[in-house]
Amino acid sequence: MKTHAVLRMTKQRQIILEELCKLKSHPTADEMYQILRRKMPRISLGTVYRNLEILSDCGMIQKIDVGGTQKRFDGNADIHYHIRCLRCNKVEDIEIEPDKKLENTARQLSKYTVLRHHTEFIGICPSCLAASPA
Amino acid sequence: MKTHAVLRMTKQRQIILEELCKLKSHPTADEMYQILRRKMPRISLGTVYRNLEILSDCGMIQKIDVGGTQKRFDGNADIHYHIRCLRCNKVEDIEIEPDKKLENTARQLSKYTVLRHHTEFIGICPSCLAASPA
DNA sequence: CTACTTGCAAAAAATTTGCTGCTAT
DNA sequence: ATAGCAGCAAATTTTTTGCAAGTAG
Repeated sequence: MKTHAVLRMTKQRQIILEELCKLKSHPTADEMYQILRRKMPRISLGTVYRNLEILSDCGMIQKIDVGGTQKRFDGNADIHYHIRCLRCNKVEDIEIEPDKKLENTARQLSKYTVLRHHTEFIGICPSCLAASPA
Repeated sequence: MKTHAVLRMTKQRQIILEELCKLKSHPTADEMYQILRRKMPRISLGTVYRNLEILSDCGMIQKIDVGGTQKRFDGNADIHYHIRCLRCNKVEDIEIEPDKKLENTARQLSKYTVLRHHTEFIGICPSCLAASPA
């Protein structure tokens, strides 16, 4: 266990942070890699993974570990809820005010030290629905 | 696309369902495999994956796609909330009544056809906390 | 300077799949 | 009978890691 390394703001880290914050979508690591390669063709997928991990550990971005096979990342570090399409796996924000009181309820009902909570809605997005209303 | 195969209750499928329902924990596919091998040594990991998938598609069990690297499965098919330990990744039930009204709010605020929602609390479990209170 | 970081490639971890023979219905 | 299923092994997919060279502070 290393004792708090000093974080360096490398070009790669900065561009990863910038590009992610520009997006309102919630890309996977590989989607970020594809985007980043356009600006920085030699960047490696390993670097993307390592930095997304580090930035979310620092609280500068969020790792969203909701459904789907791949992890997704969110440039908005504030707590907010998400909605995911069951068909295409797209993840979007949903403007429901997170209920912090819920965490107090959880504290009373469990022996865990409750840190946070996250709610994900699951549904069918308009474009998937249009594609096959079945 | 295949048109609704008839589901067979094989020995393997049955024992997977039984053993999962016995547990109050939420094992990963591999954890299930380890448990099942004790009763059925020749069962394969592929079979475990295939059946957990099929059973959750049928709504007989739940796939819980929350944080952590592996998917977890829950023999309790009723909707309920979970709490996950940030350190050991254990997932347990939490006795908070799911708020179905939230889904109506979501319907009003988004263009998705909202099907369900899930809330996950994140914290530190008592045993991890005891192990290192830092 | 020097620890942290990168690109690259290889490895590991997690899950899915093709196939052949078996079995529930 | 026969469509679906199991076991096995190989393939994919997703993520992590070791290492030598580069770089921010």
